[in-house]
Amino acid sequence: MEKSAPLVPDMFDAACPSAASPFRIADKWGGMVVLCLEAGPRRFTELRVPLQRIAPKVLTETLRSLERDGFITRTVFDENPPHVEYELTPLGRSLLPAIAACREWGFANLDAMRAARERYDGDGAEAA
Amino acid sequence: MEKSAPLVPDMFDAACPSAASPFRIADKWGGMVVLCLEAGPRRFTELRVPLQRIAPKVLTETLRSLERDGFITRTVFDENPPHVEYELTPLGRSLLPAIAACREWGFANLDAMRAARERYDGDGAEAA
DNA sequence: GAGACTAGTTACGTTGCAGTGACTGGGTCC
DNA sequence: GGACCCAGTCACTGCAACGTAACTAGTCTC
Repeated sequence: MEKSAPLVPDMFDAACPSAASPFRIADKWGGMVVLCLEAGPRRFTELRVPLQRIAPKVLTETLRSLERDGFITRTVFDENPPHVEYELTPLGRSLLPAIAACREWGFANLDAMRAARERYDGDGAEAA
Repeated sequence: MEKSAPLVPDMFDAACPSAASPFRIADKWGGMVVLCLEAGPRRFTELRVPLQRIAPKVLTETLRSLERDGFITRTVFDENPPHVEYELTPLGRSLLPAIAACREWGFANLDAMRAARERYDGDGAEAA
């Protein structure tokens, strides 16, 4: 199997500006997990690779929450070592077009938003 | 001027299921404020009408945050009584298609999500 | 002169999301 | 017999978002 093929290219860099996006899907990591699962089922540890900065506790919470909402399924394979797979449901896949719209907005407008922010903050700092 | 023409039909009812939507724009009220401004500029108190449950403090914070991000402008008319108008910028309008995609998802899938949630919670309650 | 209107501000409290760090348990590898 | 693997759990902490309640300034109306 491929070792570290990029599941999703950007967005997972700590310096990625997507953290500033005004759109949030489910909780902080929910949208990224859904994108990571777009290409097919993944295991817990496989998800941790692209989501470098996520703590196992937080990933567990995110996955449980997505499972509760019917966006993903959790399948336990009774093997050794333990093997758990997460996969998008059709309902989870239904999120993808809306997420794509949010990402498109980001590509087109995030820079403008950040510039506006700097302008606003700069004005405040200079006025003081 | 029209007195209480519905700025946006639903979404502002306290019982509205949109509160459960997995999509969040800016902060909790940001998306709704943008929608309220879609039809044209509005005053502080005019925004409070459809957003019944919002506290003035929270609305101020929301508006300041949207202004900082360059989504709205704040114009003070030096009149009496005081008169302040909020209006979408082109950048703010650029959010509308993505917001529309999120709302479309809601119309099509919110019920399925809520059903999944009830199923999940129900299973847990019965197992205990 | 009491009250209302507009557009907020201030002080304070609660809740919940997110994060850290340590730990678990069954099995395999060396 | 110690270390490692996977897929987590547990106890705790920090902090920002959200909310309530009360209050403000200047003007206008009753």
